[in-house]
Amino acid sequence: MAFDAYLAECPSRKLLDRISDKWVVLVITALADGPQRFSEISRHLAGVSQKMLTQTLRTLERDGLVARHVTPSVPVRVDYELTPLGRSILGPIRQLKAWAEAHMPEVAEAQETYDRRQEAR
Amino acid sequence: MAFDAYLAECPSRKLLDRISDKWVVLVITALADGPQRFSEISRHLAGVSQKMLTQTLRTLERDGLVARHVTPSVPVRVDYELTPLGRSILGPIRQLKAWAEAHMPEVAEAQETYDRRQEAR
DNA sequence: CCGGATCCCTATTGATACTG
DNA sequence: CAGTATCAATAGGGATCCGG
Repeated sequence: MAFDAYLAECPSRKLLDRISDKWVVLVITALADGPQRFSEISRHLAGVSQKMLTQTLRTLERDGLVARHVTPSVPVRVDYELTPLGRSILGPIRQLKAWAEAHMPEVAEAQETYDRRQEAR
Repeated sequence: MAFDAYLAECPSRKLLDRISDKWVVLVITALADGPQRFSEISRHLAGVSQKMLTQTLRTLERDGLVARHVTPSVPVRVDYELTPLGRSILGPIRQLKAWAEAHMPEVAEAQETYDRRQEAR
């Protein structure tokens, strides 16, 4: 393998840093349903600030995972969609989100056990 | 589905926030090789600070993904290993790291194209 | 109005020094 | 060795302003 994400200076490590991000995971999974407007994504992902959504989309665009289409109407309409490269990461990312939703009960139980044990000391 | 990570208040969303983290991805993949001491993990992941490694391991322990074993020798020996729950997330996480290493060339090219276009503005 | 840039304040991260 | 404590740097979020 030419790239090794364990090395801090390796470009693949920096790429991993960028995609291992909560907003990236949510934006990519949201766009899996098809192209969406800025405001649609914003509504889809509860709790995202405009600033973070803009920033996340810009980074994804620069990395070639997302394409940005501007329709110069009034008011402007901006659509975002996954590129083929963006769709190629959909598998792993969807699995991550699915894992979180599927294993919540076990994690919640582990937390309770951990917290009870901490109190006891 | 009982949990929905798109909702900000949903526990699974908070769990997703915690696992969508660069250090989590690297620590989990590192521990895939078997139990390791604190210093071994630290050496394995170039660029991690002691503080972030401690914090990441504590969170993973609390969530039940990692088990911590203390051997009260002098000096103390502390080993970390993946729990069965931790191993269940190994698939998605490894794929994420593998994707980053595999698609670097395409991402690098996308960045160059993007940056050249920005300059031309 | 929509998409997003900017300012400002808080929260998280990181570097460094120190300890049982 | 495996952490803590402390402080400086940075990233995130809220509110506000703006150009089309």
